[in-house]
Amino acid sequence: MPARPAVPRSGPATIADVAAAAGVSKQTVSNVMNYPAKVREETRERVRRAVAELGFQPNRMARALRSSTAGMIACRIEPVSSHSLAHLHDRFLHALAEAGQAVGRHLMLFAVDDAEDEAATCVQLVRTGSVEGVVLYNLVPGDPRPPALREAGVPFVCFGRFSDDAEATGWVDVDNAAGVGAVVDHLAECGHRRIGFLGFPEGHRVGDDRAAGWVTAMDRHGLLAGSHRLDVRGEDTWVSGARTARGLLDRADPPTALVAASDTLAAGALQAVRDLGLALGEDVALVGYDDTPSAEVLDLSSVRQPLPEVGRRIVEALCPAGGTPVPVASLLAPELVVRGSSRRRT
Amino acid sequence: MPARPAVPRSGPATIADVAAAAGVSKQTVSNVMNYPAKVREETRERVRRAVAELGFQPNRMARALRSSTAGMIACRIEPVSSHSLAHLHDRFLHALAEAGQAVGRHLMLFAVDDAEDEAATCVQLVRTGSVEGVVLYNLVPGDPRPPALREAGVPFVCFGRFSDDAEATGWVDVDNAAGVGAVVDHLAECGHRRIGFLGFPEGHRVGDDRAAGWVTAMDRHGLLAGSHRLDVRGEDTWVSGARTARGLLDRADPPTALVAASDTLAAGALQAVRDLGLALGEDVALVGYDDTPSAEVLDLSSVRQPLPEVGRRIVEALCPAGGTPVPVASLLAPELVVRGSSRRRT
DNA sequence: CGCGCTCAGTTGATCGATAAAACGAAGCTG
DNA sequence: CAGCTTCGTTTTATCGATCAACTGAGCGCG
Repeated sequence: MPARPAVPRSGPATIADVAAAAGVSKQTVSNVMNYPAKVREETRERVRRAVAELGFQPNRMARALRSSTAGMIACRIEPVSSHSLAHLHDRFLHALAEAGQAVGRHLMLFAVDDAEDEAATCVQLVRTGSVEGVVLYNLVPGDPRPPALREAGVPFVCFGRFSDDAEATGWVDVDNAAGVGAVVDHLAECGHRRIGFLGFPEGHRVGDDRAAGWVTAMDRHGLLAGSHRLDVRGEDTWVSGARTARGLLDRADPPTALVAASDTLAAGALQAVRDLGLALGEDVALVGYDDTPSAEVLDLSSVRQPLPEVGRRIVEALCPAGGTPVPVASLLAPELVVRGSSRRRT
Repeated sequence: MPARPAVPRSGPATIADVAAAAGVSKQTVSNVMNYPAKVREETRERVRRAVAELGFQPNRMARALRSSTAGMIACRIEPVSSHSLAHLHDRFLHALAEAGQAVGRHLMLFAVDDAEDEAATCVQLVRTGSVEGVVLYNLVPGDPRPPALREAGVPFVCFGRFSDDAEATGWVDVDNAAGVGAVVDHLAECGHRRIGFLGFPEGHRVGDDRAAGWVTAMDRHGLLAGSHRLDVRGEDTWVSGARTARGLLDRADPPTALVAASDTLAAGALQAVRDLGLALGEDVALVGYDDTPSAEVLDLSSVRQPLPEVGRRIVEALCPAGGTPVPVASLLAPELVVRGSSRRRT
């Protein structure tokens, strides 16, 4: 059966080309690729050679159509944002992409002009079979997206808790309170008693959680009573960090250590420390958050979020090994990276 | 012909469902969606109602299979990098995603551990029909990817020139030399004669182009002769910027203006200026590059790269309206954003 | 009347892969 | 030796949409 002409057709080889070259049926080739055990050793080898010779790779769209699984998950890419995730944005996407690939999924990005449209876009992506599920992040209190997607039956997982309901599922988060708490523990262990906190403006989950972490930990160490107004809030900018830190350090009873809610704020605080002629790590300890590249450059202790693990959990929840999505609610622990800016007091 | 049962099947509606509901054939539905003119007004309306009622959206995979166009382009997402694009990374991806959507394409991200594998991954993505083409960036001199992809027949476009061959195509770039040149022009017009330059380490295209821009522009204004060693190079970090700027400002004949190859360097330089008790914009003018959010916060003049336009050109080249990819070689002009850090001298 | 032409829509084939069922040849059993 | 399994492979049908070819009715014109 001279099924196919000898002339190489245009475009990549298909399963039919391989079948013809190996003298077997398409199905056998498919079996070799997916269930090798089903095929006799000898035939298998013959098919494998043909596959290698033709450089065959199964067409993803055909496979997706047949199995009705796109092998993709979607995530919105936001324009430049001043949210807390700003510095982590690309690291988060990288973690997602990597975690996805580990289980054979690719990451699709989409942009929406109007945030209102995001849910609608997600629904569309799922209904057209473009993706299996979507990832949300930068959620705000009362965010409309989770209910909208749940309503539409769109599988989704959020980076960050989006509800105060303890029963709510569909999220993976890093414990912000615990992160700041670990910093306070570390500083207290280094002998610091007066530990200040530079936070984000009130009203957003992440910032409030980090601030709450300071209060809780200070209280645990019995340091809260003597630390009146050692926690200040301000925009997440270098300038704001410098100003608020200066304010604290200029007090009659200045803190000997500062915890910042971001590396940006910490970098600003670092400036304030230098302006006052104080020695970092000696006179004043300083710890940032997010462990951005600048933290390393500045020899700044910082809190590292386990983004790779976050990515894995999200992907795992969206694309579980066996079948349908599974509700997830995991709170991961961040890790404190100690550098020169916060050493034990001598 | 009771083609379909009245019970709604699981999953989204298909074209067959719509056809049955409207009492026409699948093809007619398809025509209504794609070539409405082919269908009689009345029928069209009937089909449209059925579409709306069932919330039908054509399955992307089926369409992709039939038309053998994935409707996607791929781009590698790098882990945290210290490259010059670091600050622009997510803005670039956003621009790509947005430009793609404007012409019905989505952006797929992929991660590769070993940079060597990138070309192989791209080839695989195209051969499996997953994407129509790929976007490369952060290219280094003699980068192996363009030739490898060209060899494999993979459509690609680079952000950044990758070859000194003037004939080479397949890239979109922003004119770095012109950007720095514009800054020098601006500063010269403001009355500055001694204009310093803070650059990246030698050996990379972007940094070298920006440095060359300084030389050319200074020469054009006849300012090069008196500016011996006013251009210095260093790592693209805040610390390095502060140090090198300090070095220049401490000289016996210090510059009255500084051009930095990045906002990061400029932020460091800003510190050096403050340390010396000089007034920014008065005693010393300062201009950064890339117009990152911090530039705005610091009231720092900066050079803005037209990323949206870059994205459009790249997508346009990869997915031309009519048929096959078209060679592209476009050099875009960046835009100088003047802020308080560089005003006219009084 | 009959031939050609347009219009509106249908039918059948196809994209590339895979699930399910059918098939033929051994091998075993009673 | 009929009847039942098992194994290895081929056939057939299917995923959902689109392309190409076809049908049938209505109209105009010589």
